[in-house]
Amino acid sequence: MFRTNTCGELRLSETGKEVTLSGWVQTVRKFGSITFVDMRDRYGITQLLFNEALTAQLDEQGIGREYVLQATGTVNERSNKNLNIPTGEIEILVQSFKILNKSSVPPFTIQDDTDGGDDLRMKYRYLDLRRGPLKRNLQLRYQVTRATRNYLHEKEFIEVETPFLISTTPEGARDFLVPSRMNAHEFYALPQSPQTFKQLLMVSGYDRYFQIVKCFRDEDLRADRQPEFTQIDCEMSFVEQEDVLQMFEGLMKSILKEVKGIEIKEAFPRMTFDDAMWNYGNDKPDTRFEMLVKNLKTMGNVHCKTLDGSGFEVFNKAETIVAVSVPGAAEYSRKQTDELIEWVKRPQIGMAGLAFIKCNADGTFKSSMDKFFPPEQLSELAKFCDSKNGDLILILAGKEERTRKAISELRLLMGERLGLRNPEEFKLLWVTDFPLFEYDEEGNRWVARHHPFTSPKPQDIATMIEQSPVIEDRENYLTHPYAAIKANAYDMVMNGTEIGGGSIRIFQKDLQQKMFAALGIGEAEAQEKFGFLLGAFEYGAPPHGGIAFGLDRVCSILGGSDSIRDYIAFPKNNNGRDMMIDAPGPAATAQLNELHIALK
RNA sequence: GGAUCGGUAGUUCAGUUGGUUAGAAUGCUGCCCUGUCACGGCAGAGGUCGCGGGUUCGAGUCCCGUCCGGUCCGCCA
Repeated sequence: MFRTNTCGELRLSETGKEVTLSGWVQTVRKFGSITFVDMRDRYGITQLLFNEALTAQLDEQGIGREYVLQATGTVNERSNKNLNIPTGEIEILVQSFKILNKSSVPPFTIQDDTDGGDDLRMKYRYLDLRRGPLKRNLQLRYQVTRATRNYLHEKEFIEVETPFLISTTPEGARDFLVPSRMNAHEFYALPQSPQTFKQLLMVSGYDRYFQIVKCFRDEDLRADRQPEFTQIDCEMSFVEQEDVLQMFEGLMKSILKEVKGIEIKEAFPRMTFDDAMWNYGNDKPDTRFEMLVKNLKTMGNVHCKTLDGSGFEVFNKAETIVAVSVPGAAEYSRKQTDELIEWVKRPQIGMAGLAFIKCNADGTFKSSMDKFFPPEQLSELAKFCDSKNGDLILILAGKEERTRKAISELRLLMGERLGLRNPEEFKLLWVTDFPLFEYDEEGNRWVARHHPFTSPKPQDIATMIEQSPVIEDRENYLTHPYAAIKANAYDMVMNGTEIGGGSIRIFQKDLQQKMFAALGIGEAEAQEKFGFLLGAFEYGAPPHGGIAFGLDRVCSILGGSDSIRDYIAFPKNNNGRDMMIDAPGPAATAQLNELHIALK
């Protein structure tokens, strides 16, 4: 028998008991003729005490960090207790031990605050995973999936597996392709999501489905994006949007309670897409803090009269002027405001400049636009922005989309600096009423904002069927009737991150065909790629809808981290490489031949 | 496809206007130490300054190229 107990469970109450523990050597502290060894396993750390004779044996056999050790002895009350760890009041008086395996000196320290850099830890991920923080992250992930399964099980959902080897889809992200050996010159694609399969399960009458499932997208990576990631994928039949929102609001509440011990009683706030864009500059607002975006002027629509005819050409010419009022930042120095100006000028933000107004504590104003605006006008502007004495108003002007993105980023930056983005605070909301279509400038066509199976709002169905999708006037595509069509789609947002999104689906063949047509997918292609779905819709498809959550993102937010990599056991790096197994790699010629592939 | 930061001891980093033998901490090795738990003390080993080229009397330092890693934009229905 390798052990009677784990390294995390022995307490004072077990004093005198004879136990055997197995685990890894965390540290060896030689103290003259006696030796202390901290032994670690998944459950904790227990101190072993080797007496003079056993210390001599240890020296003889050799011992070091990460050696695998088995020790038998009695539980003993420590004379010097360590109250920092749960087992700190006891130690094991070792009577015999056995070195089960040796270890090379690890390339970085296996401690909570390791000295190892990112890529080294990725290369030796199996060692990194021994550390406390990573163990706690994977534990948290397991708690989330367990809470999810418990909740959905209670609600009569059935977990069904769907295939990974499927066919390519014309819309959306790039597919990962898998060559078929038995079908020369043909390829499978890995699913970007089990979307069509879960809809088919609804047609098959499974009523409530879920799956915790890997999805694959061959796009560039980010701290919050991996080429393979996990979704909590759900679908329900005979539901309207409200039913779905209720159900999955319940899921997140259940997860928060189970994992973080946080109980949210009230319903999640709802915000329309338009309101989110208007007040926060993006469709995934961080509602942990206010600092709403004020629109001073948007295309032909002046909201703050005081800006008119000022002689400040930048403002007069601008398509959009937006502002945020930063509480208590009026004392920013010249250096600090200059630094903010540089920040918005970076290519990633791409603004030409930044105007500001300091609303001083004494009620006076100091602005970068003093030349163009007398104090009474600045005062009016400040009033429009709901600014208080001591606030710093930051103003951006330019093309609408870019300016909106920039003010959104600036708002988040200032929120961060003011410490308003507390990782232990969780603010959730629904964003609804998304546009059904987005304009693709390059192709001069409409693309689905969510996906091609999302239904339009009932009142917009007529527009979609009666109006032509053809865009005559590229410049003013917003005036096209399709631009105003709203979708039965919704996102769940937590702390400024989209953690889930879904929609009520199209379940009528005609409307689905119209949708494909609107997206420029010809009848032949629709039949080839989605014939199975259109076919299924001929055999009594029920009204249905669903949602998918990004499990990795949910975990990283609950864990207070920006990177989902910390919550994935074996993640890929920036370039999509697995640095531990060094994948991807070249394939042998014989293998390529079998797959009928010639490399360029 | 683009921007930006970084690459110096096993590891994390410092290294001034280009100038003598490239440092610190930690880890590692050896010796000492019976209550440590970030143990302590003494001694020691450890470097192709990512790689290639250039400028220079002289390059870790400046220039060009390249590779690798981090972050971001584009992209990601």
